[in-house]
Amino acid sequence: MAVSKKNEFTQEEIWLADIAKSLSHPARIKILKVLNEMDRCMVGNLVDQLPLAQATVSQHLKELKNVGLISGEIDGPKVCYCVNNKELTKAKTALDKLFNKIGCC
Amino acid sequence: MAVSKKNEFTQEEIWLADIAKSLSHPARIKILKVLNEMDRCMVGNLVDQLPLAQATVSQHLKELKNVGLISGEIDGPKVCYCVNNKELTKAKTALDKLFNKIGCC
DNA sequence: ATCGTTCATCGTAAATATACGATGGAACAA
DNA sequence: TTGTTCCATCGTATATTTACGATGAACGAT
Repeated sequence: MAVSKKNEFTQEEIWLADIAKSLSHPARIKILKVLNEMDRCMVGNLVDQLPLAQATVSQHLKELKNVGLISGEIDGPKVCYCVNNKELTKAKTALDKLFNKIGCC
Repeated sequence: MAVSKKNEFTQEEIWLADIAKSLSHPARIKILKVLNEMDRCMVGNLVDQLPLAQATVSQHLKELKNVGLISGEIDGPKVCYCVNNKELTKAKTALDKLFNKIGCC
C-alpha cells in the first residue's frame, strides 16, 4: 500500500470510517445482535453462536472494544461483554447525520 | 485467512457488513460528501478534492458503485457520478433498524 | 497444590485492501 | 487523421484483515 493516506482526512471522517470498519464483518454484526439478545454474554456463549474458533471471536471482540461499541467485565474466570449504549448512540447519531447530509442527487 | 467464513452468516448480515465496508475508509466518506456538495461530479473534480492519485480514486469509486451507493453516467469523455438516493435510503433504514435492535444493555 | 475452565494473546498463513504509475480506450476538437 | 482530455483497468508493492492452533495467565473447585 506504499503509505496510508488515512490521516490526511478530517478527524470526523476518520472516526466515522473506523466505526463503519468495526461493522464491516458479518461476525461483528452478529456479535452485537447476540450480545443484546442474551442475558449473559460470556465469550463462550458467543463462540457457540458463531461459526468461528474461539481465538477468532476474541479478535472480533477486540475490534468492537477498540472503537468503544462494547465493553467487557471480568467475572471470575469468565468475561462478560455487553453493548456500550453511550458509544452506540453516538455512532448512530453521527451516521444519521452523514446520511442526511448526503441524501439528495 | 485460510478460508473466509463470511457466507456462513445471514444474507442481511452480509449485506449490512458490505454497506459498512463501503463506508470504512475516510476517502469514501469524503467522496460521498463531495458528490453531494458539488453540482458536477466528474472524477477529475473528486481527484482535486482528495489527497489521492486518480487511479486510487477510481478504485474507491468502484467500491461505492459495487454496493450501489453511487452511480456513474458517461457524459462525453467524462463520467458524472452521483449519490444513489434509493440505495442510500435503504442502507440508512437498515442501519437504523440494527442500531435500534441492539440498543440496550 | 493440582486440575479444569475460560479467555486473551502469540505466531503464522492466506486473503483483501490500499496506493500508485503506466497503459489504453473512448470521445471530442482541430 | 492527429492530438488531447478523461477515466477505467492492469500490474505491482506493501499493509491490513481474517482465521486458526497453541500457549499461558487467571480463577474457582477439589
